[in-house]
Amino acid sequence: MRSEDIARLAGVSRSTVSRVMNNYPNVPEETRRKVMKVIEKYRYEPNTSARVLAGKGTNTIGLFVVSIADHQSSNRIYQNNYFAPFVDAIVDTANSLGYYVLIHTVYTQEDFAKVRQAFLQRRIDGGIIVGTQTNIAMVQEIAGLHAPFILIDYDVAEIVENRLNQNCLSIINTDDYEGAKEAVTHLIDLGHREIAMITGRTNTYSGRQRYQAYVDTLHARGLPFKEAYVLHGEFLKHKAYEEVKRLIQSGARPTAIFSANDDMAIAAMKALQEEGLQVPDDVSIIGFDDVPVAAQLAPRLTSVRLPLYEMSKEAVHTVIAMCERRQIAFHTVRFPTKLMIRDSCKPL
Amino acid sequence: MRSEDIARLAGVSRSTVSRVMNNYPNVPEETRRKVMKVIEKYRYEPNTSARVLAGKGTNTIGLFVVSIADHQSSNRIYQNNYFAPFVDAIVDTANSLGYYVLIHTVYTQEDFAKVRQAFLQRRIDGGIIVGTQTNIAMVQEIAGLHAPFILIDYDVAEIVENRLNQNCLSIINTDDYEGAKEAVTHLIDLGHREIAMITGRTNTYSGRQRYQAYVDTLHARGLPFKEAYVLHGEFLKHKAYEEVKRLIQSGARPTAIFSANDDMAIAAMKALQEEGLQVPDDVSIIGFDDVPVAAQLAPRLTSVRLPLYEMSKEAVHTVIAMCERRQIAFHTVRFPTKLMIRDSCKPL
DNA sequence: TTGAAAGCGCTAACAA
DNA sequence: TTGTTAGCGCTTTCAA
Repeated sequence: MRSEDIARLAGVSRSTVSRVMNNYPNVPEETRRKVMKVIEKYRYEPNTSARVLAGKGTNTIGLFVVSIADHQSSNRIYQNNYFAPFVDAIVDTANSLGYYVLIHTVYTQEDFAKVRQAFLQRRIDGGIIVGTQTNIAMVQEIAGLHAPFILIDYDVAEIVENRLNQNCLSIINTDDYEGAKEAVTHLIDLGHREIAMITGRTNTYSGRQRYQAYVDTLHARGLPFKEAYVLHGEFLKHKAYEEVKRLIQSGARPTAIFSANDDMAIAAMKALQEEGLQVPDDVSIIGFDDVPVAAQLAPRLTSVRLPLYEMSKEAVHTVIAMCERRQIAFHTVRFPTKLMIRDSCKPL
Repeated sequence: MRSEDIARLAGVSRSTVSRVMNNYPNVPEETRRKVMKVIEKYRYEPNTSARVLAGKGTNTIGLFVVSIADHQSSNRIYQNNYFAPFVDAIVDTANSLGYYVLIHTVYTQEDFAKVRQAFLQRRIDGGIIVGTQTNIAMVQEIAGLHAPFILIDYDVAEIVENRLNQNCLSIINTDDYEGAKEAVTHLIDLGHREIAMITGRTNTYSGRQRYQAYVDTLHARGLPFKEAYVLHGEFLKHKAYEEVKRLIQSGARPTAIFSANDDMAIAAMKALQEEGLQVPDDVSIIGFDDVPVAAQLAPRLTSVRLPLYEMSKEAVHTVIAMCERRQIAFHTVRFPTKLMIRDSCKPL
């Protein structure tokens, strides 16, 4: 069923059918009703490709989940508690605004071409990029598209330095620095002085911020910084597990651990337990992200909550506003975090 | 940059550019190279809409996550441990085969129109429908499209009864009946005789199968079936929590509980604990789905594992085969489950 | 208020 | 082997 069929059946021209479909004002109510009746009867749906080719938008946004591993993993699946809520929230929000979401994973530098491709092939009107290890070259490529794109978790300073802030770009972050500072401060206030940190990837903005806050806060409170207490977890469960094991087996005895994400905190708990150390009696631990599991663990994990749903909502609203030209300027938002105090920390 | 520009720059016609882009055999190597050079130089990407309009496929599959709640929830987010791995695996597999995934959530009967719409608007070549409470009317509508669609978790018998099995349709299930039977048998073999069950939605195929296996297995092993031991959880955490609380407070003391999914099993563990009952010392418990958290709980949850990744892979491969007309017949597969024995069950 | 007609960028049948 | 040409189904300008 094409618009021409509808036109014939309703006794009007294709132009009029098009005007009705697109809610043009210059169609008398009676004509509109007459046409609508046929449209509904045959449940006509206009061909998106034809519309797009004729100059309309796709009503689709791209969602690119970037997870570039240093080492090739044979398993492409992103078993990661961090991304799923983003995907959920972004799809939900976009759908409720009448947009479709085209989703694509990015595991390698080459995969990243898909972002440009999807836009140039006119599959999407704009997109949201979430994840780790996007670098300035990639961002430059995206900015060069002069298309609506949102980056979640990226260093704004780097954008500005590269003069990329004149584009149709938007950055959405959380206040990782403040969140991490609050977490470390909480441990210090509890009387801890031997505080280790399991770091995330330092080539991600949030990874760097969380680590920097740890260093700065120790310093600000007059505590010594110990190189040995920096465990390089890279946001990965198995790395964190190994690092904690190694630390404990070396004889070190931190009384508290601040982890750059919950996945690693959980792995750390397991490692500690295997080494005969109890949480929180022997070691206090704080995670980051506040994934749903955190509150279900035993002991329930104290963690820094990120407002993922609000961030996703903001991202979708902004990208759509940009697609519809209601907003065109460079744009950046920073969401506050919240320390969720549970049972995994104890006063010394 | 359009194919015409490439043609001009390469000194050929648009047809030749098209032939090169589509890997037609009747292009001499030299011409191909000449054209490719220009294509690569300008990083030309053909407009998908134009291709589709000219008769090509979209190279996009739809993924519809159905989660129709009886009561309207103000929060549209599907905080559900069951769907995320499907989304991950389906996107991964499709992407690795060069397909894009258009994802849409379905929360109401009206939302379901999006499936038909996406196909009729020619946004997708085919689709995968995963989730609860698709009914035969919906399936009939999908089948009427005569398009490649995969249903995950649907009663094949119902399809056959309605003569829908002559369509370009495919059903992918797990052997829920066998899995549930194995779980209940495990409890009986451990000496339990007072076995309650937290049921899922009985308007889902898997929900019905898991319940039926529970009833049949008790019967086959000569154990009495008690109406009071059927807790109507509807796959929902809070329902399961309330039902378990109610049962325990009524004075009943089952020694084991079989839950139709892990989310509910976890909620049940919490409820039991609050009532002063220990798992597994006072009550043994088995879940279903084997979500990643299951192995991280204390005690680690015994659960029935579903091969979600394999199912997703199969779904994607089948839908793409159908899109490319490599497969057209009705098709159905049933994947085996596996009981993962951990620490939440104890001999009586 | 409405219709005719051009054009969006591509593919493919046909002709050369 | 290559080019010409006729669509694909829609929107939109222009004219009536």
